[in-house]
Parts: sequence; C-alpha cells; structure tokens
Amino acid sequence: MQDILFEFISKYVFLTEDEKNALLSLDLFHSVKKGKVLLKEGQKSQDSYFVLKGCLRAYYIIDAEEKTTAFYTELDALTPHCVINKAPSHYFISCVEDSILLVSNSDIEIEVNSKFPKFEVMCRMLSEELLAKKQIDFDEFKTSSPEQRYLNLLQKRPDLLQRVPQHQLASYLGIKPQSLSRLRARILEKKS
Amino acid sequence: MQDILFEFISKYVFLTEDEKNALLSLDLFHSVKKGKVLLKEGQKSQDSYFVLKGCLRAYYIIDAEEKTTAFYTELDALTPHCVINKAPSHYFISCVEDSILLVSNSDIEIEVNSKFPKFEVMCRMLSEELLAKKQIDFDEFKTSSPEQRYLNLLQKRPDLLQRVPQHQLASYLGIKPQSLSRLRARILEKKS
DNA sequence: CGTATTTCTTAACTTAAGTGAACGAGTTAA
DNA sequence: TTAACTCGTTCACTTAAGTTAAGAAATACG
Repeated sequence: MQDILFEFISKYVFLTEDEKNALLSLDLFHSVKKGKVLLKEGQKSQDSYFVLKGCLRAYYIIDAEEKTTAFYTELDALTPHCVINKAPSHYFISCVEDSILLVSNSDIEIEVNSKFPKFEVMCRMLSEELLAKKQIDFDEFKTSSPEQRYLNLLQKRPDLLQRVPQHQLASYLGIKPQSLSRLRARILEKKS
Repeated sequence: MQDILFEFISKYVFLTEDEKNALLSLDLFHSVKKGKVLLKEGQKSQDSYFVLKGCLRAYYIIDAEEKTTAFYTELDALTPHCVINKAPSHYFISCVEDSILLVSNSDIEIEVNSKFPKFEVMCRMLSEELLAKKQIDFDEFKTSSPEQRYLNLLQKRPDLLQRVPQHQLASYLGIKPQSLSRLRARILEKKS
C-alpha cells in the first residue's frame, strides 16, 4: 500500500528515504467500511482523502433525492469544498466499498508543507493537473448527450459500471435511472 | 491595473515592495483586441492568462459547430489544459472584448516560483480553490435543468448576458440557441 | 428459509430539447 | 443602395428525457 503511494508521489517529486519515513510516521492510512459516511451536509470538516484502494462517492440530497456528482477511485485525491472555504458542506461523501484511504487534514498539511517545501510543489502540480482535468471532464459533459456520456464512461471508467449501482450512475450522468435503463436498451437495439 | 493585481494577490500572500517590483519588471501586462484568437486547436502553447479587464472565451469546434465551454472575466485565471499536459490543444481561446491580460508562461513561472517560494504557495492555494469551485460549478450543472441553469447564470453572472452573444451562451448552458430563445420566452410567460 | 427491501426494467404519457426552415432586424461590404 | 451575412426569434415536427406506476430480479435480513 505504501509502495503505491510512493510510486504515485514519484511522478511529481523525488523523496529521500528520510522524507518517506517522515511521511509514514504521520500514520495517515485508514481502513474504512462500505457505507461509512465521511462527510455530511452542514458539517465543517478539515479532512482530505486520497484513495489507495476502494471507492468514495460525493452526493447531494435535493428534494429528498440523492444526486451523485462524483466517484473517487484508486489514486484519486479529494479535498472537499468545505475544507477550502471553511464553510459547512453542501454535499455528502460516503464509502461505496471497503476502502483504504490516506486521510490528511489542514494542520498536517501546513506542517508538512512548511517542513518539506517539496510537498508544496507536489500539491501545486497535482491541483493544477486536477483542475485542468476537471475542466476537460466538464467540457465533455456539456458538449455531449446523455447517450454519448454513457458510452464515454464505458470507455474511460468501465470499472465504475461494475462497482456502482445504476441509479447512482444515472445521476452521475445527469439523468434519471429510468432514462439510463431505456438508453441502455436503445444502445443494445442499435447494435443488433 | 497593477493595484488590481496586487490586491488580488494580497488575498493569498503578502508581497514586499521589492517583490512587487520584481513582478512588474517581468512586463507581463498585455492589451488584446476583441476577436484575437489566443490559442487554436492543435497548437501547443506555454501561456497562462489572468484577466485584469475584458473577457476570454474557450470553445471547441465539433462537427463544424462552435461549442463554448467557458468564459473568463475580471480576476479569472486560465491555464489551458495543453500547458499542463504538454499536448496539442483540443480547444480554442479567443478574446470576446478588448482586454487587458497578464500573460505568463511555464519558464517565467518556474523562475519566479524558485526565486520566490511565496508564489509557489499562492499558486497552490489558488489552484486548490479553483478546483473546488470548478467541482461545485460542475455539480450545479449536473443537478439542474437548462432552465434552472439559465436562471442560475442570471443570478451569478448577469454581466455575461450583456457581454456575450446568445448562441455562445446557449452552448455554455449545454443547449441550442433556439432552445435558449424558447426557454426565455417560457420564463417571461410564467412571470405574467 | 422466506419475507422485506432495494435495484432494475418496462410501459404509457407528458414535457422539453433537437432539427430544419423561414423571417425580420441589424451589420458589413461591394 | 443593394446584396450578403449574422443574429435572434418563431414554428412545426421529431426525438429523447421526465414522470408515474407496476412488476421482475437481486439482495439483505430476521
């Protein structure tokens, strides 16, 4: 599990053995059970997550209905909006599968960043990269129909279709579960 | 114009007079005429933009049709995806109005960041903030109908409706110009 | 094991967006 | 001044998503 983390970090900065040990000594690894809710609407939290294994889900509850807006799987990083703007969260985060997470908080990050400027650099690179990626995802969403979005997801994250219930996928695609069913039937129709 | 920049920066880090002068000596300010295309599909660019005055637009050309995905106005920062992943751009960026921009590139940023670690900190804070904001924008888009998106835009960026042609706004809202016209008519209908 | 619950699918009907075409207003260019 | 073009709107028609309801399939639980 540690090797996975250090391999990921090595894409951004080079860590010495001392630095690796300093990181490990912070004891950031946590096992989380399926169904565990890590963040609730209205809560203020300090915690950021990095998924080593498993899957997290972000969702709103609007008119008593869950609206899933994001899935975070292996090697995805998640800093909730409420951590950044220090205001109560508008959404929930829960654990889709038994997962192994790296859990960090503002205090730890401030300490680590000031002690090892390398981390500052890595965090900047990572958030710039994620920002550019998020914009591309948003662009693809805007410029395509629900059907294209589904086919796109099938290409890019086929694992999600196995890991996650349809009705959560549906709202992730911006449609209702019934529409997703119909759309899938329509695609099968076309193939034959 | 410089004051606007320094006031913005002061929200993240404190700059000494020396540091301000170092920044100014880089000569990053540029005037750009309406209609100027700053980035084309297929191009590799190194340049990032910060809008001091005016408006930029990002758009794709898909099936010979422009699909507008973003507008950048006063105090918005824009680092194109192609700068981050060093691959040819999939989209265009053009100037909607005569604008005053701060234009930076990778080389300048690497130099400034290594000379003034403060900038590294500012860039990290800024991209983390923008990432969280972008996710919220995306969430709002996913969880609302075209009509709600239009009303939302009317609330949050009323200036855009004045500055930008309808057909560009339409694709920004994820719909066709005709649908935007109809949708507006429908809303007026309801009010009466 | 069987019952309850959740999940997924199907269907009929409603609503809204996509499409193609036409029109008038405003702008640009010859 | 006319002709060409762009832009926004409207209309009729098509297509697909939303809604409501019902039932089948899978899963969880006592």
